[in-house]
Amino acid sequence: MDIEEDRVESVEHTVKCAECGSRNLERDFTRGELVCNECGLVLEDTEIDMGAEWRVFSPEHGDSLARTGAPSTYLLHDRGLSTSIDWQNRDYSGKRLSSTNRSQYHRMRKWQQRARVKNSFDRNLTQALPEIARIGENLGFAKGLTEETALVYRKALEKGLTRGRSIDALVAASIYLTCNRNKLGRTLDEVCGAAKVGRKELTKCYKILKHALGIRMDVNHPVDFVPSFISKLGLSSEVLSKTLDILESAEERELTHGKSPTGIAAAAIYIAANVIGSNRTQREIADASDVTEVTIRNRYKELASSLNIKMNK
DNA sequence: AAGACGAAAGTGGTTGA
DNA sequence: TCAACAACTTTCGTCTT
Repeated sequence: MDIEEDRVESVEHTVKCAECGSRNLERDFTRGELVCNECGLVLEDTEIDMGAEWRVFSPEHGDSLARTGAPSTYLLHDRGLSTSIDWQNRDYSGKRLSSTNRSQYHRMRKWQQRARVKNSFDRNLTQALPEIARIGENLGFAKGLTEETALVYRKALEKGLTRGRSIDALVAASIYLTCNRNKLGRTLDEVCGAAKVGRKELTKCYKILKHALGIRMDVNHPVDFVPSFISKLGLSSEVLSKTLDILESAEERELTHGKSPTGIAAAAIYIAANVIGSNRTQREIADASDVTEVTIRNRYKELASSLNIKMNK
């Protein structure tokens, strides 16, 4: 192989183009852009290229360029780039060190520790980043998402947003922001639960964070929540696509305006499951979607009658 | 008995003066 | 800042299967 392929990757279909609504998007690592294939709109221009920075012309060439050590990560306060000194007083062959060397290493370790965590910024990160990793794991985040959250948090910290606020709340807000940015369809309560932060505190921090980082967020749409609810309910992909159909017609007729997206999503799933024949009770769907049975009832009646959908008994 | 239904009262967020 | 408002929740009694 003598010519490197373009560093381009198609994107999961949960993201929609803001201009034409198409889900046919591509991530271009070379230019650091998220681009719509239909209308060419650049949706994001700050993508982080997680790949190697070199070009490879043959397998041997690649090997010769490879470096040792773990990759740089936003999840460690020093990005994993610092040296650490082993606590065991032994040399490379396992022999014990002489007492002079031992005290020398002791001093080196002490200063290494002091140098690594040198200011309040780093101290804050050493507390916040493990928390991000923990909550991310709790919510089933992929590695990349945890990294993204860590990056958001770093930016928040740089802007001095932690002053007078709890680290936990800001961590939770970063997580919630990442969820929304990636259309993961996680409810506020799910994040509150995983982060053990109050609803009020989280929303407050979330607003501040969004404003400070200048991130514009389009409102959540019911479709964003569907995959997560469907999987919690153990429903088939047939029900999934039926639900998406229902939601599409509902959006067209503007039945979703001003209503909570989770309620609409839950109702659409209720109808779809019923039509397909894999019924779920209102209670089950209410539990999975964090809305009440009453809301599901109200929404599904509206949807079914407006869209002329006949339900099975 | 389980699930669905609907009324009534209460809650938290948004909007506009 | 406050009142008005729509959406949503909670609770509970009733109906249907």
